Amino acid sequence: MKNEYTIGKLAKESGVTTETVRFYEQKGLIKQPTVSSGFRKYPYDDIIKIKFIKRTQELGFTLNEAKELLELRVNSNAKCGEVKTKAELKLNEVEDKIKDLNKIKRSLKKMIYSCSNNESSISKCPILEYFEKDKK
Amino acid sequence: MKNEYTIGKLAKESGVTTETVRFYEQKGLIKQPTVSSGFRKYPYDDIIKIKFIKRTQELGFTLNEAKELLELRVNSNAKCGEVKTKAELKLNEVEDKIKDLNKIKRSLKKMIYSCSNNESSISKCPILEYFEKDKK
DNA sequence: CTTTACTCTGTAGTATACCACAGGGTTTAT
DNA sequence: ATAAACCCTGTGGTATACTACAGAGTAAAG
Repeated sequence: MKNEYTIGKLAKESGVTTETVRFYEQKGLIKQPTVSSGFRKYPYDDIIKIKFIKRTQELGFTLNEAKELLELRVNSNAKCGEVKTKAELKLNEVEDKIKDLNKIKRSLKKMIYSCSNNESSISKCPILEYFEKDKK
Repeated sequence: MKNEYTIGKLAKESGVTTETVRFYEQKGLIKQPTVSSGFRKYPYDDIIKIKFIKRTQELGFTLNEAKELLELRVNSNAKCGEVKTKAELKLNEVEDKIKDLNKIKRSLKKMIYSCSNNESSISKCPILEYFEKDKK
């Protein structure tokens, strides 16, 4: 666990840019590393942390949520249930978004279907009429 | 089609704030209204336009896309097919997003399912392990 | 005529997750 | 010893869609 990574190496190993690493530091996602002669030196574990962050992002979590998860990760009093709860909340969010998008999808399909004549003048475009309608 | 709406009335009728109206003007979504003694005066059609914009947003279009659709709306040479194409592209986007979210949903469910013991220590949390894994 | 209500321009802030410098200093390789 | 490569801080910009003023002028109501 030596602090052997310069910011450039850390970034490369983690698949991000140096700016991203500094950004995460500024946001408190990774702690301030030791500094030798003005240069940041990172431990190996920070690679793991950054990959962790990227993974949580892929699963729809924000950076702030990633931060909370990282904090649970180092808190030995935390229980697995806390993590599970966060995952469940996120699952609900995701399911709600899917529902919204499915509604949009159905509306778009209806609109597209309503337009049978591509060459007809815009003044009779059923899709535009649809946009102008006050329906809810 | 008199220009009888002050910005406040227009906003109220359209369901937005005055700032939003000015913002749309600045972005070119609605054209600069006539000005009498320093005050903007809007025609009725701008209410329709703003509602149009809101409707397109509900269907997943961005403001820029709303602008394009508004431009087609006033272009008498435009064909209905152009609008249809935009709707189809948006439908593809929406379907892609749904696919992404479904992937996320499945992963979250798997994670949640993997955590059977809420009281177990964070150090053995299968969800956190999942986050740390370099999969994919 | 005064007060309240409305409007004006222009700037800055919100949230999210970064990216792109400028203008330095340091380290490493040759 | 010099040059390429890397690092530093700090600031400003990107995209999206607004929101929130400040400080001033105008209009409508009583």
